[in-house]
Amino acid sequence: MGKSTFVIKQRAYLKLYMLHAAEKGRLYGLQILEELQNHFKDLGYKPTKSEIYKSLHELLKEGYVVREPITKEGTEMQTIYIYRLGDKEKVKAYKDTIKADIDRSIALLNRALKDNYSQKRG
Amino acid sequence: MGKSTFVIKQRAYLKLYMLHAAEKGRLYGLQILEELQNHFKDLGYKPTKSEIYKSLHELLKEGYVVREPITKEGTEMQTIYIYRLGDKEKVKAYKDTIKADIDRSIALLNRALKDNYSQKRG
DNA sequence: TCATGAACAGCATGTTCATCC
DNA sequence: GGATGAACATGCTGTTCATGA
Repeated sequence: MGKSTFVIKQRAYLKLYMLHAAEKGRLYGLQILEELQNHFKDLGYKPTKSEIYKSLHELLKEGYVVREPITKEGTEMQTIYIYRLGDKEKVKAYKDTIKADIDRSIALLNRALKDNYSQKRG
Repeated sequence: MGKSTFVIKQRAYLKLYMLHAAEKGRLYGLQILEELQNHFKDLGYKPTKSEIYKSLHELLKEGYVVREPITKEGTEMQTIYIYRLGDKEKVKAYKDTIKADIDRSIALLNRALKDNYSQKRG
């Protein structure tokens, strides 16, 4: 896990969702952005374009996903990139480490609730 | 809450614990640090000296705590600062906003678990 | 304009240095 | 050496700019 500091970083969190998008296939950058912004709207979280791209690029560089250029036919020609999962075993191992980090983060947050907001008796 | 981004910041999290320490009284900076490092050891989280001091200074500046210098008698004279809670109502309101942020953070993390690690049937 | 990037700036946080008993 | 700070440096993230179709 490297050096574990406070809670999970946004980047790792988003990479997890990028893998999820790659699993489904047929999604490209800005489309994923829009879906996620919508998905998290109720929690007041609005990921940005640059974080999405950086997450995608990192996953690509690390070999968790592969991508292929597609020419999107419309009023004009536009090149987009569709992402797909790379080696399944490797991806699974990676997802496991992220899950551990999320679990740890939740534990940290729950501890704060317990320590600071529990009713004190007496 | 200002502009809510991803999960709660370490600073806010620590300030909550600083208030807790101020409630108990009789604790100074480095002592709080040691206690917290010990308290979170099992979760792999080790807060640093500078974050503790910054949290304390912010709370002081914002009026949530007050402090008084104490000359610690020992082999040598040493000046330490003991913190106490400021206006109770104000502190309570502040703690409420932090709690909301923690709740929101937990919801965000739980959503990731649900979206990415639930068994898919079929 | 939509889509992909990169560059840049700001801020959160960790590491090192300074000062005082 | 223990305690409090500040300065410095790194790193994460948001905003802006650049390029192409």
